[in-house]
Amino acid sequence: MPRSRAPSEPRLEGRLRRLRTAGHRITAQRKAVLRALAGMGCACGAEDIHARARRIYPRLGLVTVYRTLGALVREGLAQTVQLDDGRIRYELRDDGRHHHHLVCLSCGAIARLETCAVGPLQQAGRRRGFTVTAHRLELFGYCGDGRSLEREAR
Amino acid sequence: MPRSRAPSEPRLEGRLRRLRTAGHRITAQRKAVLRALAGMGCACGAEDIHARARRIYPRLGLVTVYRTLGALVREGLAQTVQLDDGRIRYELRDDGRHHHHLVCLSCGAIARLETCAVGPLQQAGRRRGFTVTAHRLELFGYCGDGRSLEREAR
DNA sequence: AGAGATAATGAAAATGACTTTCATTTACAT
DNA sequence: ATGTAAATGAAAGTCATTTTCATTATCTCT
Repeated sequence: MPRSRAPSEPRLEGRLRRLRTAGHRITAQRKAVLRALAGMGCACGAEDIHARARRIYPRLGLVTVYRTLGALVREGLAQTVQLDDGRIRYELRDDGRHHHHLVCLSCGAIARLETCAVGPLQQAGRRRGFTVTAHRLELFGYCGDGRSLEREAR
Repeated sequence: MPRSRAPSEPRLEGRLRRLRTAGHRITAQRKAVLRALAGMGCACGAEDIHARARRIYPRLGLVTVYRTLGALVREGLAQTVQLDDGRIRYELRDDGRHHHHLVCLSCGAIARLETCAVGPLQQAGRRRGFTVTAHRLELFGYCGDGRSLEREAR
C-alpha cells in the first residue's frame, strides 16, 4: 500500500548492490544518502542532501555526504550539475536516460529537459579530430510564473 | 609594420571606450588585463591572466584582476566558461560570435566550436513555458594526438 | 559466531578560489 | 590645477570542498 515509495525501493537495492560489487562497504550512512538523493526533486547541493539524509540518520556528518557522493559519481550512479553559483549539485542517474536542465534565473527552479540535440555538435567535433565522450548543457531563462515549471530545487 | 599585433589594437581601443562610456575609469591595470586577455589563446583562469598581465604591469594585484574581469563580464565584453575543476575561466567576446568549447580530458586543451545547435532545445523549453535567454554547452572528450586541436590553454 | 584486516566515519583543521575591507592612490570632470 | 569619487592592493574574510587522523564498523575468512 505505501504506493508512493514502492517504485524507488527496488532501485535502492540495485544501487547498493552495484556499490558493493565495486568494492565499497554498505553502511547506514550511505543508505541514508542514497535515499535522500532519490527523494530530492533533483540536482541539489551537498548541504541540502545532508539536511535530508539527517532525517534518516541524524548523526550523519557532512564529510561523509561528500565522500559518498564522490563514490556514487565515480561508480556512475550519480552525476554532477554545474550552475553559476560556485556549488556542485548532484542527481541520481535514473538509468541511461540522458537529460539537460532548464534553470530559472528568477525563481531558481531547475527542471529536466529530456530532449538532446548535440548529435550535430559531436560530428562537428569529430571533424576536428575530437572524440566527444560527454557533454554538459544548461539552459538559462525564465519560467512563466513559477508554476509552469514544476520546481525541483529550492 | 608590427603586423602581428595590429589587428587586435583597434579592438582594444574600442573596448576601452565601451568601458569608459559605461562609467568606468581607464587605468594602466585595466589595460594590462584587457591586453592579457586578448593575448591568451582563450578561456583561462584569473591566476593565468594575472601572470600574463603582470608582464605588462608588474605590480598588478590579483584582486584587481578579479575586479576587472567582473566588470568586463558585467559590461558584456567578456564571458565566463565553467569546466569541471572549480575555477572560473574567462574569455573576451570577440563580437556577437557565439561559440561552445571542446575540452580534451587528456591534455586539457580547450578549443572553440563555432557550431551551435540549441535552437530545437530552446523550442522544447518554450513548450514548457520557459523562455531561454542563455545557455552553456561544453563538450568533453579526447583530441587525437594533441596536435589536431590547436591548444588554447595550459 | 568470532577475529582480524581494512574501509568508513566524523571532528577539526586545511585548502583554494574568490570577495570584502579599508587606507592610499589615481583618473578625470570641473 | 583641484576636488571627488572610483580604483587599487595588502590583508583578512568567506565558503564550498578536501584532508588528516583517531575511532568505529563492515565484511571476509576461519
